[in-house]
Amino acid sequence: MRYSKLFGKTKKSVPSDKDSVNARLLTQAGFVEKLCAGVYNYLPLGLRVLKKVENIIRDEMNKAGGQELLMPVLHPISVWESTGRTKSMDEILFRTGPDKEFILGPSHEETITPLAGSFIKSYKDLPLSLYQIQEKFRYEARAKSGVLRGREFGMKDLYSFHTDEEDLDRYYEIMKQAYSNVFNRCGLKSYIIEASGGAFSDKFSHEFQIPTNAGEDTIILCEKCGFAQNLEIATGKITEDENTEEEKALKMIDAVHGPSVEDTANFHKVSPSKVLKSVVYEVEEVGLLGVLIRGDLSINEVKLEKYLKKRLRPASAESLKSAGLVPGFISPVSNPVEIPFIADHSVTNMKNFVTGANVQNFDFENVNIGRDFQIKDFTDIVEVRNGFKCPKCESSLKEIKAVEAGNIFKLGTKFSDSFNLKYLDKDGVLKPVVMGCYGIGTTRLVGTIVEASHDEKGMIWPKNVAPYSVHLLKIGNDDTLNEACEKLYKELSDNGIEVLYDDRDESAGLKLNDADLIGLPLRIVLSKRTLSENKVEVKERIKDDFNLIDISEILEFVKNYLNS
RNA sequence: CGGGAUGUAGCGCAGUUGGCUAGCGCGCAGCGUUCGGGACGCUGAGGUCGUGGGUUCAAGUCCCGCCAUCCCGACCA
Repeated sequence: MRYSKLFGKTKKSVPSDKDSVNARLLTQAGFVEKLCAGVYNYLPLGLRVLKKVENIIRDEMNKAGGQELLMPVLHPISVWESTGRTKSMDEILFRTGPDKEFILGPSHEETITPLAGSFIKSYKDLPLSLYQIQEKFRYEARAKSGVLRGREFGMKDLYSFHTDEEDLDRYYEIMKQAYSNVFNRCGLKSYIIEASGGAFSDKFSHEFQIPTNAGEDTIILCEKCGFAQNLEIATGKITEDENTEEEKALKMIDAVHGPSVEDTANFHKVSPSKVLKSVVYEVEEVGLLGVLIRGDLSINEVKLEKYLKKRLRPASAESLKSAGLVPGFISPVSNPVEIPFIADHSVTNMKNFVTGANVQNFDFENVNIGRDFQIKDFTDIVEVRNGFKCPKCESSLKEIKAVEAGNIFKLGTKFSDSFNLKYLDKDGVLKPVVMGCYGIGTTRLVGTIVEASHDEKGMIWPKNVAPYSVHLLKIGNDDTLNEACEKLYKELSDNGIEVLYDDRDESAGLKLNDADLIGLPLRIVLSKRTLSENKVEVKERIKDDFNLIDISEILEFVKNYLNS
């Protein structure tokens, strides 16, 4: 491709409203152009990247036995009424008449399930794996971060159909591997983590997280053993020596202070870790429950809900009052209504700590578990933070930002039940089909690659997804040089090398800066200077140094580079 | 959807207590000189000042509504 003819040129200045690195670089380099918030045009360069990403995904899905098909974007609302998932989608409508309303497809379980059902009749039709690569439309209250969170975006969605859970489990592992392969081939390091999936969903699901600062998610990563977890449900150890303090005599003292742990700690002149944090929740169907944790730590409510298998919310001021509990002075000691208390493991090692006395402006000092009160149960409900130890290898855990580039779900029979998708088994019994679904945001993946792979000069495309492999620059302008460049461009192109040829009559600096911004893997410069020695200058985008190579050897060099 | 900020040429911006024909840089077009890290000279094209209303002799400038964009939060099957 001749750069002079390419639609979508680099810009020296970029609109000031570009929020993220990917939006700024992709726009500045002429890969995308925003139509409105969360909706992007893909220009030729951007589209080439997108297509390469899609083809990598396509290849891996095919290898995993997937068959590609294409479903409609327009979904009659009736299809969605079958599953009741129409809430929060009201805005995404398309009308062909006063009563003819369609939803612009946000996902395709509702179309694939009946579609699969029209062909799945017998166990002989299973397993089956179908996928498509297509635009999705979602109601995003706030589109942001360039192409990472759009209202219209590209997605690969694959749906698998199985006779039983066991076969789904088998295929789920195949998909996990396929997903890792996709991200690897896109030059990305991915981590598989268990999705929080809300507190009660027993549906099993995993997310593929790519570390970058632009990410909206926080994951807890052990850099040593690679164990990654969703912050919402992460577990980790607090390492400390066993507390061998002697138990001192319990004291109740006047304590006028505010309601927070800090207030309490300051008043007693101790560190927050010496204060017992008591939080009371109203638990669905159960009532009030006291939850204890070391004062310097926080309760993770998602983990707590998972442990209780009930929904909960912090107790209201009224219910605390009616239970005789005083905010700021709540305590499992001398607990007037004897509400049950559970505790995080972090409390086990606490001795002679401070807690309220269930009386306004009175605290206990030198409180000890067992002697002064009893705990119904100890469990892990702590919110994991930087510095906790990895539950697998004991190295230090780190909180890092990451982009969720893919997710996979075991749907079970949720959708087959809604659409009555059954098969006739060997034993002559009709059984529900067991399903899985697996998504990768293709446009988000393009943005993620930019976020993960750039420097202050511009983007750095991994070979497999670069819009072109080689950026050929003509530096200077005279007939001999032009002729040599044309010849080289033709030679490389004729041999199947994807070349972007900057044939413009522009200054050297401008072209070199553009090349850095666009970020193709290999830059080849031909100038009067190199031509006088019959050489070209070759530089990898990721490296600082360059080589001079004989023009006659350049084709071989490029081929070797691309295959390495 | 709540809170905040912004909106003047394609992009980045200036425009004073309201005052004449709305400017500057980049980019774009033409001509010439340049040619290894965002070259230079000359000439030129390009504007509903986001939008609707109001105040005023007079509004880019003041007031109100709306829209759009970005940020923080809520939401994200």
